Amino acid sequence: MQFKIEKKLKDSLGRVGVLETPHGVILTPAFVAVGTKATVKSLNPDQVKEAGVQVVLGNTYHLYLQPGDEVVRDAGGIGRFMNWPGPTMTDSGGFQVFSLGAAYGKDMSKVLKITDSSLLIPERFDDSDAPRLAKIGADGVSFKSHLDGSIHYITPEKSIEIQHNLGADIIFAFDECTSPAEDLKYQTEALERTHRWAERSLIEHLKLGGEQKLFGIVQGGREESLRKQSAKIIAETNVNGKYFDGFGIGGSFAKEDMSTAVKWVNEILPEGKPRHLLGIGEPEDLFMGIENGVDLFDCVLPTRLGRNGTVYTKNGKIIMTNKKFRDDFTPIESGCDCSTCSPRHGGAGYSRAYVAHLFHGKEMLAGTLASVHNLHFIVNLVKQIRQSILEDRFFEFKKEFLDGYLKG
RNA sequence: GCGUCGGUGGUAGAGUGGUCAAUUACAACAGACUGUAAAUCUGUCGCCUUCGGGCUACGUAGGUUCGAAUCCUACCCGACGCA
Repeated sequence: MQFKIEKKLKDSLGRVGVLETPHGVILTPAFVAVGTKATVKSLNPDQVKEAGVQVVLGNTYHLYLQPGDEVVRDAGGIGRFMNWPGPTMTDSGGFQVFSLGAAYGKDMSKVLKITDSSLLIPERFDDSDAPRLAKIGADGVSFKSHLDGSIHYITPEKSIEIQHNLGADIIFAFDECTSPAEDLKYQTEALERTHRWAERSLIEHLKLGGEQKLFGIVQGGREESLRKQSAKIIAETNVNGKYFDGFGIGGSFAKEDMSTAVKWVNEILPEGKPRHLLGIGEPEDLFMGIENGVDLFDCVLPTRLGRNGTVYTKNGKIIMTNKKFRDDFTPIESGCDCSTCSPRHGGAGYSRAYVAHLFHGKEMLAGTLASVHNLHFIVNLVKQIRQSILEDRFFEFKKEFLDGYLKG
């Protein structure tokens, strides 16, 4: 894996780069499609490719439980297994520490809306009795499988071992994604744990061969001091002079704090290595991240929103099941050249009315068509942002796009 | 014509004297979703409302009762059986 910066965005941390992996080149900034269980939900690789996706991200926890990382290894690695010839990444399972732990059974996401004042209470409320499928232990996390209830203890070493079996081009250190509801004391403890786990991940990775592909993950919640401390420690973590090959920026933010948190971190991380803002991907977040030095994003929103009936347009998101679309025979977005909206193979393209009909009829194709459009929309947006930096018109493009998108 | 069973909110279908504006499901309408426990979840779903409540409703019309979707009578409609 090799990363080159081609151009920097003036007066900011932003940059355009090229990331070379064993399975192909990723032009950055880039949006990574999430394919948790070695599939981008409802899409086949041709559709993923046609949406413009360059790289797909699978998940350690999910693939370890099913079908098992050894099966994926024996298949020839995640890319071969899922018939995706391009670059791949795997997340370490660190997010499941949150989603199956503190967030389990709760209406909580990693991006906190500042209006949720109940989650901003200063003291950590003790909800350790609350049911959860992930329990944090001394040197790892005990997961109770959401599939069959079996118990699995994932340590940093185990996560790295699994990821080596999965065989992606880029892998992540095992971390603890904390809940945005945690207080400073807990965030501090968790951060120390994540830092210890980072070093152990690196040690194990080197033990298993140590090709250049392991990203360390910066945490620290919403706290400036913790974010900066974490960036410094993760950047400096090394074993016999071997450092992380790139960085993930993980954990929870208040939406309003996201830009400062990313900036704090990227001002400290070494410039020459790629940075991946984990799990973030609303259009306004992409501009923010890129302007602040992020090279890679992944997010479930394009596919999840798509499956659930919401699609992106340059004038904002729309819900396809709304009554007004039942007889709207225009495409989801006029001028969009995704394979849902644009004429292909002699057809005229799918209309809003048709997609709405498929959703109402609970047809599988509904989620596919909407996911194709959404993935194309987001991936293409990042490409356009990249191009705007190359052409020295990033800020103009940002204003033009967000004016339409947020006010539409 | 006789007999039996049945007619409940957009639909299916609970309820068989008070706690029923009526369980539930579906449909409808609106919303949520940020390293995927998610093709999922939430809310509304008779009319009006100053959100306290008010009004009209369980085929139709009467009746019994303090009180009826629930009991009685007649009628209308449907299914089945016998003629």
